[in-house]
Amino acid sequence: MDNSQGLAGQGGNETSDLSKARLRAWLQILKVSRKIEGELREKMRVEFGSTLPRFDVLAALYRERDGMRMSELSKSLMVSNGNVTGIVDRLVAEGLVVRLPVENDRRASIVRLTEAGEKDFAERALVHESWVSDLFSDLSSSDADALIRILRTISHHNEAPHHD
Amino acid sequence: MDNSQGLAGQGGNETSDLSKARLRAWLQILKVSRKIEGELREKMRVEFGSTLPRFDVLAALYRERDGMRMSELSKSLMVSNGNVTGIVDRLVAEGLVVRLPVENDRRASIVRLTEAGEKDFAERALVHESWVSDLFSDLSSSDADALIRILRTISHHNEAPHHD
DNA sequence: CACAAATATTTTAAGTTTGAAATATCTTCG
DNA sequence: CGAAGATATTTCAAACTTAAAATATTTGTG
Repeated sequence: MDNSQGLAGQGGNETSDLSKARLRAWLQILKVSRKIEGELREKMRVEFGSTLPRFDVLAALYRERDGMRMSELSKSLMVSNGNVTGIVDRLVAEGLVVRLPVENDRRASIVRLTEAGEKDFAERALVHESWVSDLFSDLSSSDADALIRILRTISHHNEAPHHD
Repeated sequence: MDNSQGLAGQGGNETSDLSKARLRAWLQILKVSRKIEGELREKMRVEFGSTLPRFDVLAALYRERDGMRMSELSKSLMVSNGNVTGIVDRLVAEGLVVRLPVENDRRASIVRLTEAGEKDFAERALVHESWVSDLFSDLSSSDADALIRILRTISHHNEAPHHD
């Protein structure tokens, strides 16, 4: 019964109105997401001489001050392992993060902010938040809450099945 | 400086609750967007042996059966000119689109679906819609409408100055 | 007409991203 | 112990992406 209401629901061989509404919703998410990401990328580049993916890694590490493994980073950011390797390489070259060995497991390493990385990110995060708030300045408090609620129902449905 | 409500509004030097709610909303948009895009990319790859960017180009051309210029394509998809060049090159190699000369302007070219491109896309679009509907199966009709409305207010704010 | 400016597209260099293969290390179990 | 499998990460090739430079063509102006 995972049948989507497409061919079964309505009688015709057209897809259903609900299916079309969901598609429109998805396309609108994509549109907003691209537009905002483009604006933020440009600001990052001009104001910080940096990039969004690097900011994302710094943000994750700022939340976990003791550092994270590469695998934790890639899971948290929902990007591939190989991807994180390259970003972290560049952040290491910039002196914003370090790779530390893990006691008892020489395969793994912990990535951690340096002092410079912490300081830089703390400053950038405030500016970043103000950029976002400006880009979303038409979003009222109640609409923000509604938006978050609706998007959460979508993410939860597609949550990775946790293996215990 | 063009200070947003951050430092000025509240009295403390913290950013405002509204600003934080907007940031959370943005991060949630990003999360859903990445998750869904990842799922769709995987399905495109496995089921169609293709990619999302190519699907996006085909979709744009399917809406404009007479074809589009490279610049129209890149504007419509909100990606750079150079980007579209590469995607179209590959679609040409696959025989799904063609580049046609433009009367009276030898700088430009029109990109148009071939018959094979039209046929392929028509089939894929139906399957794609059902994938999206499944991924959004927790999204009710009224929530879909609310989501679309809220996201539109955001896009409109950041709309490029229009020329219809 | 000549030639500067504008426009349409491609090329290029650098970075991001993926999925798969390769490495290195750890763990399990016969 | 030692091989087989599992796990953590990196490497690799291909594709995508951008911003900027280059190319080709058209348009506007004197």
